[in-house]
Amino acid sequence: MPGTSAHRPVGRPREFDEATVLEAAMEAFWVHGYEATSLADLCRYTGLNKGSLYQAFGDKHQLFMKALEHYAEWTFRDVAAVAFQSESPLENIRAVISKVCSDSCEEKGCMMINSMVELAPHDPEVKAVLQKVSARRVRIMVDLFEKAQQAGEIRAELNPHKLAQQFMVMVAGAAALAKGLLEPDQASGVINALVESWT
Amino acid sequence: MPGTSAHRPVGRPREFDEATVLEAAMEAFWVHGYEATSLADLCRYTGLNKGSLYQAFGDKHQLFMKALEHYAEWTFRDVAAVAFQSESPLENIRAVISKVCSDSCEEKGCMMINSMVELAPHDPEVKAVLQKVSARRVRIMVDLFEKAQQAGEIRAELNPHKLAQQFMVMVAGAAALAKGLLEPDQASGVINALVESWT
DNA sequence: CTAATTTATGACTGATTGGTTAAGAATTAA
DNA sequence: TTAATTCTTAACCAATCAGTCATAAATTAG
Repeated sequence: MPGTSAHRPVGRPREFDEATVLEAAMEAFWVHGYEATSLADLCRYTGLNKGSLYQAFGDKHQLFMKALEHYAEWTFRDVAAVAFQSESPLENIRAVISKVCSDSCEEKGCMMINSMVELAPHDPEVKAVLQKVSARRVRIMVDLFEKAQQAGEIRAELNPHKLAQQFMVMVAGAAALAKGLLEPDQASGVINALVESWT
Repeated sequence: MPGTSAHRPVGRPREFDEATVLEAAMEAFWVHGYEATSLADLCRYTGLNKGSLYQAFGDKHQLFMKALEHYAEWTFRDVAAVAFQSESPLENIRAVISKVCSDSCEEKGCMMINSMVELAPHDPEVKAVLQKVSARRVRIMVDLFEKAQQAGEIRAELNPHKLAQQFMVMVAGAAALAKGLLEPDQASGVINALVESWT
């Protein structure tokens, strides 16, 4: 049964692309945070008006959750793409650092850290998503550190889980301080120095 | 001329203690952030009503700045008090870590990191205060690391300014992740491990 | 063509926002 | 006692908030 495909649905067709609009909303929340982003802002960023926004994504909080998950997915793919590209685990780690820093800089910081600080203590949904996403990232880093140890690029006596935890804390700090204290190149410098101390 | 003192000022006397009220406002901003704290919230936390709040502290933003500076002063004193108490610089560093972590935990995080993430990119006043305060903290840490090197407790070949920067980034990360990902004891564990790697 | 269905738009809603102000209360100075 | 001054309180304000809804427009099905 080839071609049982894609009937155009009944009714007036959408005039916007859902993914593009979600990306625009994500940008708004990323730059201004949750509370400081009004529906009017979201309309300006997306080009839609309230009604359409509500019909397509639900209320402000639901839209935010979708934007946050979209951000998490996007940056995760971005990082995963370089995490295993080369033969040398250590080189891959350096590539991850570079990617993470370029994702989190220019004063917008990292949307996950921003959301953690602004919302996690009072918003269980946000907290749960961030915990889930973070666990996935930790797993990648543990894997990477173990591989680096097997390759003799990181000292074998160090505990890879503790290294991953240290790494995550340092990356979080860099994302936070990027918003006013740390220049982009300083951020990667600090994280690289940490990893270098493990070789 | 002894006792040229404290005439009660003309007019109806204040019914509240300014420092106490500032502390209450600080608590509100610390817990909820700037945007999510309404004037109604501030009235509840302080026990004052809008009029009194405005007359005594100016508008919401001015009150926030005073609360932030109060927080910075308070935590600085807290840290400085333990930074040079013992003979051993390394022991003092550990005391600082413990103090910093106990100041920043239980999901409220550190008010300076919270403010940096929420406001610094869009609020030059906040950014300036945070840069000033941070520089003061870095100076203390550099001093402490140099002393530890002179005492042979930290390896002499390490650059104390870079150590201080790493330290600050790690502390910032711990404060951010304390809001949803990191248990209090894990935070100090991670920072202590960093310092331990320098000995 | 008509009916059914979905989307787009902007006016509308009630609540809340930060902020002001006028009137009364409490004090000192003269 | 009276005038000047400061503080307290609550009513008040325009603007904005998130969210809804009725109407019109665009499409498919029959």
